[in-house]
Amino acid sequence: MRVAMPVAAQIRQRLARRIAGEISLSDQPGRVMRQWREMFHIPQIQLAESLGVSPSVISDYESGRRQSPGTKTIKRFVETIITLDEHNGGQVVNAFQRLMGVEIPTSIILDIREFNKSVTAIDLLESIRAQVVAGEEALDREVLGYVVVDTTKALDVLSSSGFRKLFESTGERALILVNASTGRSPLITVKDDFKPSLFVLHGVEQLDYLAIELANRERVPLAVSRMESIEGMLRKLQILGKYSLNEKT
Amino acid sequence: MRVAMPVAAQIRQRLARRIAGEISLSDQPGRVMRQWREMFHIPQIQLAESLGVSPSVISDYESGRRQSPGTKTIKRFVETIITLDEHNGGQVVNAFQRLMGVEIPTSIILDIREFNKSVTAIDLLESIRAQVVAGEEALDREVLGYVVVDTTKALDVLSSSGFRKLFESTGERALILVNASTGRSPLITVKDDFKPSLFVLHGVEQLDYLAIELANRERVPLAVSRMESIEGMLRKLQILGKYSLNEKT
DNA sequence: GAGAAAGTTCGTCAATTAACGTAAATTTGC
DNA sequence: GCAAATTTACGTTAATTGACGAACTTTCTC
Repeated sequence: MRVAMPVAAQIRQRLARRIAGEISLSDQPGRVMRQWREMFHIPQIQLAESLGVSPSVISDYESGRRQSPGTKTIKRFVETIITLDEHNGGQVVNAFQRLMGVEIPTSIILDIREFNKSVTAIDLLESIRAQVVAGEEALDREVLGYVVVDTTKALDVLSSSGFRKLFESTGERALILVNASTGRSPLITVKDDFKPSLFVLHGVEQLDYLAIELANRERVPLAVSRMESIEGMLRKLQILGKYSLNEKT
Repeated sequence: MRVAMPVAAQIRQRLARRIAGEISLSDQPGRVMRQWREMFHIPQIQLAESLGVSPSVISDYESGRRQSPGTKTIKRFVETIITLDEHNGGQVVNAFQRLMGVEIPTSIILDIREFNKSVTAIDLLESIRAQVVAGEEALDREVLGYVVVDTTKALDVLSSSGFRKLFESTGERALILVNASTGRSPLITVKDDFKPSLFVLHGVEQLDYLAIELANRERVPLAVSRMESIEGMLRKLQILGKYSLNEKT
């Protein structure tokens, strides 16, 4: 009798299928490949090396010179990026696992990752120059990972139950809300026991008083990042993630 | 602001992604394409026509002469089979929708379909020459669709919670268990309120007494099909499905 | 602001796809 | 058991992929 597949392998397989499906159904498969490669923080050169091809090949795909890559290419691509992540302790795959069950569209996720070593809320906030505005009492909490969400897109695409699911599946992690104009709409949805252990807003013009009130009531730290650009913040987070990896080894 | 996607479109998209992913990750993309085409009950000729290509093209893919079809081909293929099903009232897509949430592996499903016109338990049982052995009091129930499961494979692949989920998601439908040696193992899992409205066993050597007892207690009709072959039974079910379609129009 | 790292562009070429059409084989329906 | 429907096998051709490598541009980093 065949032995049931281990859970980790199942998750890997589901994520692989999802990525492969997105690529094959896209009108610009190369663009999707790029999105995923970047989500996994893998430079073209490294990917090319692992695939045993020249870096220009990757660029040709991503730029759309090759318009309809074959299944062999897609399969090798998907399996390679996932395997490379697994060599890093599965920072991305494991983080995605939490979102797989709830079917959050990837288009709203700018970055996602699990830490391999304990990082506290303070560590994270410092690294992205964020100022705490509520829920200070829980800042020594450990943060197991983070998800960066494009709030504008999320408000567009997600229903309120979708938001709730996103919050639930971000338990014990930092939820970083980018393009949040006032911070009100997302924070309103927080009610349940399952919620992020830390909220960070970026790109707020005028922070809503209600957001602060809600964060205090729910005892979740709420902070506002003072980084100029989203890209800069993502870079800082990536460094924090890498650091957490080195600590482990 | 972009309007949220209607639920039907979301389901369609998820199923499409799943099929596309399976094809691209397979070592034999053609075999997977064939499996799905057959699951949708579409002859090569009809598919070829809808795609605007010659039937031999489909055969060439399915037979593996083309080893690594491109994304364009995959995309067209997936969208075409789904669209064709939608022209039939979405008998297959809608049936799959119920299983998508619970991530039942497709490999255990031999056939699946929603009826477009009301079919009673008796209609279904007659069409596949099945004898009722328990729960006769609920035979006039309407059956909204059916799922044919390869029990041997399912016992191999599904955990007991997987079985429960399968049952739950088959509510008000017939669950047809093929290759069920005694009928005991699957029936044991039935406990909850959500369960199929009809069980049919096929390929039982010796029906288990406990299965009968449980079906009676749960007030679910249990029947044993006397069709010689699985293929024959699937054909009969398909005819029943087609009939239900005509009734509607 | 120089040097390194990462990514792009493009000419080139062998291998493969995508497709047709025809003839042969197989399956299904009465 | 024959006719109709369906699927296969395969020779063929134009178009495209998959890949290289060299030269070039952009982006970080110190």
